[in-house]
Amino acid sequence: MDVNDMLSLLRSKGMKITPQRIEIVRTLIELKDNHPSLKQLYEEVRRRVPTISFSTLYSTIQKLEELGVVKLFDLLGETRVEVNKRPHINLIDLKKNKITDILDEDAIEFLRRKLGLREEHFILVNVLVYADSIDERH
Amino acid sequence: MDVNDMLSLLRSKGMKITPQRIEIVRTLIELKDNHPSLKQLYEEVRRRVPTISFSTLYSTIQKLEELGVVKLFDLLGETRVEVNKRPHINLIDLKKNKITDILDEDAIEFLRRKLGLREEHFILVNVLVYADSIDERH
DNA sequence: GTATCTGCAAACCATTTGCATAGAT
DNA sequence: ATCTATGCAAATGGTTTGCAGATAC
Repeated sequence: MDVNDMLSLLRSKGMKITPQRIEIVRTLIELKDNHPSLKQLYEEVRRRVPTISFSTLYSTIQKLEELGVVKLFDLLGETRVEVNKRPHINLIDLKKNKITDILDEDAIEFLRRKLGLREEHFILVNVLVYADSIDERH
Repeated sequence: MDVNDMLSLLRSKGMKITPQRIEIVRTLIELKDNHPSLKQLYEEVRRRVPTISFSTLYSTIQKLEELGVVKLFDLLGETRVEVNKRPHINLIDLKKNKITDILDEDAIEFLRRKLGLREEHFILVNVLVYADSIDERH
């Protein structure tokens, strides 16, 4: 899903497309970090629209969550924002405070079956690792 | 691990065993909810030691986390406390705000292998489910 | 006796809300 | 013209800290 796709989707859902929202969407899609905190996201968007308020970012993100465009979860007291891709695993290294996406479909399918999850369940698997280091294979 | 085991462990680590701490440990072990929030835990402990302060609970829980006796994670803005059992899966129903323990060893072992986690890594798998309902098999 | 613990109160800080003005359609 | 969005500022609420007196050992 690229920037224009997402803007079209939002427009079709009745959201108004403002300059602020355009930059929020662009930032979400272009940002290298796939799991920014609200604060990180805010700072990055402000680089593009210096006058935007946190309120505006906040209410937009809330809307995006309602529409299922992003998922929100908390890590160490901060809200993390993630553009909604297919189900995957976030490998969360709590020592380094670093998240790595794992796209392995077998693992997800295996878990689905084990956990009795149906197709319509949207899932996000956060694997919290309490250790000094995680294998760098990924 | 029962109450006395845990108290012995704490004593061996240099912690002083106070009446407050005894009841915190007992509550942690006896509570039906395996993943209470700090607030829930506080209210339950207060039922046993009405004069205990939140500060005392808080600092004790911090110590227990440092010693690896409990794990802490956040759900919907609240800190959840979990007595440290073997690696397992928390099936988190975000609609009902309910957590179910999944003890399936195959699933954990499968994930370990898939994710390249070594034996010494302590892991906790939180599966966030964004759906109206989860199969009641568990 | 001494190092640690307790409990009170205040500080902290990310999130959330209220509302008057501005803007998209 | 109307309905929604923006941005300021204040409120909220869970977490965290400072410290004086109390307690475990």
